[in-house]
Amino acid sequence: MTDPQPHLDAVELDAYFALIEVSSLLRHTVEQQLKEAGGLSYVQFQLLATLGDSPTGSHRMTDLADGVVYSRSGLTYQAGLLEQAGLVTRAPSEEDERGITVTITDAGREVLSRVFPGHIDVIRQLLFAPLKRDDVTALGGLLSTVRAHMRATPPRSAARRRRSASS
Amino acid sequence: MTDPQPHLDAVELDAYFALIEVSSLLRHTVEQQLKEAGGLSYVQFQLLATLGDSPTGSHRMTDLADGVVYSRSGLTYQAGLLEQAGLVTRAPSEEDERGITVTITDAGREVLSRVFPGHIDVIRQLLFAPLKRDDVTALGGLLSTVRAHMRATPPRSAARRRRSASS
DNA sequence: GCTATGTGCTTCAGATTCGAAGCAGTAACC
DNA sequence: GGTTACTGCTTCGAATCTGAAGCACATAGC
Repeated sequence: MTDPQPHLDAVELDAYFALIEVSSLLRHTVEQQLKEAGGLSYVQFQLLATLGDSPTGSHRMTDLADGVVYSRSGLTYQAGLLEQAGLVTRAPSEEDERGITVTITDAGREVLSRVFPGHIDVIRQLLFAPLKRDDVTALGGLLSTVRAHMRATPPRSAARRRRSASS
Repeated sequence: MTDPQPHLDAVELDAYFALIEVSSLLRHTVEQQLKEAGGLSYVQFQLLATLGDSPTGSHRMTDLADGVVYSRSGLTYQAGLLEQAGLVTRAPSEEDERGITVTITDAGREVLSRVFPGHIDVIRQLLFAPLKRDDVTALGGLLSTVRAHMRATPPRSAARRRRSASS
């Protein structure tokens, strides 16, 4: 019954725009650092980091794509590049012949560890420098709340490839 | 001298990852809505919105690029598309023959107003729904602080081709 | 004036992106 | 066993993005 305002008020707009600009600028800067330090794109770094973080050093393609908010075909492309560079290997999954298991190599870990310090540094300097300890905690809490909500909210056009017949 | 910790602690990592994921998911969803509602890409929308927000309905190309955190050449491309679609016009600046003044057209405003409600709706549902009023205020405050800091912080590899500093 | 340098924008080639379509393995059901 | 639907990934074409190079105007110094 309480249909919200048809527009965002000043406070909301401010928060929204700030979010967009902060993430854009952060990503932009990080991207540059990664390219300089290790010749990696942001996505490639995310992939390596995800794999390196895994106990087994492996993940299925689809899980990777979901974790990075990325298209399947785009992931195939990037994984191909990483494989060519020798930073990951791809092998058919043992449990499911359809699935591909991507695994980070030693060379991949090496690149990761070479790039990481600078990466951390950028985040610190750009994102956390102007915030007090409590601010960081608060920001993290708020964003985590939003993230949980987003994950639980199905995309408006759910069922892309689901039922094709009728209805 | 004061080289901070070589790594981010759990709280910081959490905040960082949450920020990235939230902005990615938000952008993804918004992008889809814009495409459905008005055939606009996110950048195109940002450009139109920026122009529509201006008192004169105009801006120079460079100002637009900066405001949207975008490459110059990419802006040229997008502006070309918008012009072809009749949503903006481009004309040489009167003060500086080098500059191009981009102006939103009535058709552009029309598209903007057609797309806006749905856009607002997505932001509300996805970003603000799980937050209380005070949370929104807090989030906006924190992000604004960070944004101001980022704007004031020159890119690490400052000045390839140096721009006129502020004023 | 005239030359050197700086700035605004575009062009270009190459890289990256996405969605749709396709291939192959899997699961459910009879 | 066979049929049908579903899922995981890749291929394909078209759209988009970027940095480097280039063109045109502007400004400073002489």
